[in-house]
Amino acid sequence: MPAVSPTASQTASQTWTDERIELLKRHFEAGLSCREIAADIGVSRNAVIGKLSRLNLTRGRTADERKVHDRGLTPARAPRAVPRLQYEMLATIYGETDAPVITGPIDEANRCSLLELSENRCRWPISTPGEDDFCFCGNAAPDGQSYCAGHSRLAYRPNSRSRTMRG
DNA sequence: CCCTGATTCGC
DNA sequence: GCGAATCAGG
Repeated sequence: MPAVSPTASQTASQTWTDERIELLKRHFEAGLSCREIAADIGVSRNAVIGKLSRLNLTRGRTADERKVHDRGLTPARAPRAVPRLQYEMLATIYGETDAPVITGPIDEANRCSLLELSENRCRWPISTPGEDDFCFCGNAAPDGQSYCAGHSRLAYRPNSRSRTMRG
């Protein structure tokens, strides 16, 4: 059909669209960390924080009294590999060399209510408990896992710090 | 040591 | 305006 996007002002190149921002605010208000939000949406952590600051949604410490005025630091800075995104994590754990891209960000089309949850459904909470929009991820979760591949990485510590595994 | 939050600068 | 880089704190 030739009839496509009547309001096609911008293509899919738009990073922060209304849906994206809504998700951002939703997760932010839900109490999720910037890293969680970033991985869920599919952007970097800084991008989320930057957008939040732009929207003035920074919680807690806002433009209080920062002393980071001087930015003339030393050039001896090793190029640390920025935070690993969901895609990288999944690719790493699954070792998928043929398919570097899993399925993009976490699917929200499978979200379901608590009653719809099954043994093999992701139980990642969406929105805030009590809200009429409250639901769960509902994606396919591996055996014994309470979350899908993407959320599982978020639910559990991204790093094996094994703090409790001592002794 | 690592991670998270917020600010500032460059594009 | 968005994103990376940087700094500060826990």
